[in-house]
Parts: sequence; structure tokens; C-alpha cells
Amino acid sequence: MLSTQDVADRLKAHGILPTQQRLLIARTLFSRDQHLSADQVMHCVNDDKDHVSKATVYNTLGLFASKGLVREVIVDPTRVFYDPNTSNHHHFYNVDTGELRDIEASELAIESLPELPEGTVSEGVDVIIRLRNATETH
Amino acid sequence: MLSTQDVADRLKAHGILPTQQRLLIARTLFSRDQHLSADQVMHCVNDDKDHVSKATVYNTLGLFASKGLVREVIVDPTRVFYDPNTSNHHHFYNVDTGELRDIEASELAIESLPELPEGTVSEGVDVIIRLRNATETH
DNA sequence: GTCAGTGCAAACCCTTTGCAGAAAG
DNA sequence: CTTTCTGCAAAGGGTTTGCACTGAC
Repeated sequence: MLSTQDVADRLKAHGILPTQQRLLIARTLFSRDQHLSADQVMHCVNDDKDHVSKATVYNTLGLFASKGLVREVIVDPTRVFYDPNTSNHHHFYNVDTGELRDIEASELAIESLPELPEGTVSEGVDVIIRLRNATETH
Repeated sequence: MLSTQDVADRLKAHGILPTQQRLLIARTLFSRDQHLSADQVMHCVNDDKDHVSKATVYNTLGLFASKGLVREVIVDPTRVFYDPNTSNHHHFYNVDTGELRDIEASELAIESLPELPEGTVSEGVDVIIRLRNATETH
């Protein structure tokens, strides 16, 4: 596991005050080198003798994401949108408005697919281009 | 709006029994030509004098998706995973196990980006390759 | 001592479940 | 008539909120 000092430096470099709980959460994320949901982080952190409350875990992860320390990835299949267009196509997603807009498959080409992990087959490829309104200050 | 008959034929073509509620939901989806969440569909349908229960809306949308009448798109920003890797990269997502795995940016190239909608700037591009276990019957 | 961070519990929202009643063929 | 679909209400799971307490500087 990374040393507490390393992690603390990393937090500071992103303008985050390194408190005990934040260090614990950051070490959990970085040492596992996995993608974890907020809920999973909570369970991992609280498996050990240490304890961090639910609210703090959610707050902290949101803070990390907004400071660019971690990246949010949207892949939860329990929250979906339904698209009447079943053809092979992709999407613009406006993070400011929540608006979703189609991209025709012909407008975007993926050059090379990586090798799939052993024992798996591809179900499909989703490309989501995240947009922000140019005028919004942020 | 599409005629009831058109929609009924479409349902039958996908092996779906066209009941009153299913027709209502299908017409809502297809006439709007938008991406709607289950919740939004429920509100749209129930804005008019007609009424379809919550359970039926969820069941019906799940049925439509499993029959290929509509497509599920995962873009809900309220359910996210946190990724300690902030570099530009993409993901394998195993729908059977829920496992998420990195794809290095160098392994996958996008040939051509479409023009962005006016007044927006790109925040980033997410590529998610959905996988299924080859051995799973389904 | 001040201000930011944390903990707790309750509220909240969306989704799923179980079963009785209704509708379709 | 039989099978499938629908409605209701309640449970479930994950996320957010409000406010008092604690800890960092």
C-alpha cells in the first residue's frame, strides 16, 4: 500500500486538505487500483477497524472527482435510459443539461479494437461524448 | 403520432403481445424520438388521461429492451464508479460479472469525431465495450 | 477561536417484488 | 377457460440532507 505521506502529498497537489478520513479513502482507492462504486468504497474502508461514515464517503468521493483526483465512470446498468433507435449508433451527453443526442454510426469510426479478455465476447460498443455548454463558467 | 396499428405491428414483429398499456408506452417512446428514463416514461404516459402503473411501466420497458424493440443506454450521472486512473483511457464492462477493466488509450483509436452541437465543448470521450462471458447460456 | 470536515439518522428517490384481480386469446 | 398481463402497496437499495459535534489550523 502507498505510504500515508505519498497519498497526503497527492491530495495537497490537488488542493485537498488531507484529513484522516480522506487519506483512508484515497489509500483504499489507489492501492486497489480498481473501479469502485461509492458503496463499495464504504464497505472496503469499513472492513478494517477504521470507520468512516456514509455521508463522508459520498462527500469525499464527490470532492475527489471535482478536483480531478479520480475520474467518474458511468456504467451502472441499474439506471438506464431507453432509446427507441436500436441501430448501431453513439451518443452525445450534455452534462449541464442532461440532454442525450444520437450520433450516427457513420459519423464516428473506431479504428482498432483491443483484444477482448479471455472467455468473453463483445456485446456492443458504446461511445459517449461528454459535452459541456461553452458559455457556462465552471 | 404513429397510428396504433403501426405500433401494434411493430410489437408483434418483436414477439410482443400488444396490450393497451404496452401500446401506450411504445407510442410514447416512438413518437417523442427521445431517450427517456423509466421514470420519465411513467410521467409522460400519465400526463394524459390514461394511466399505467409504475410496475407495468418498468416491466414493459424491460420487456421491450430484452426483445430488441428499444435499446438501453447507460448514462445516468447519479450512479457512478470511481476510477483512480485519471489518464485518458477506456473500459471493458462485463455485464455478467459487473467487472470493469481499463483499456489503454493507445489500444483503441477513434478515427473521426463528429461535429459537436453548437455552443458546446467536449469534456471527454468514454468508450465502453460491453462484454459477456462466452460460456454463459443466455 | 474559527471554519471546514465529519457522523448520525432520517428523508428521499427510483426500482423491484408479491400477490390478487383483470384482460387477452 | 387458461395464461399472461396489470395494479397496488410495500419493501429494498443506494444516495442525499440537516444539524450538531469534532478536528485542523
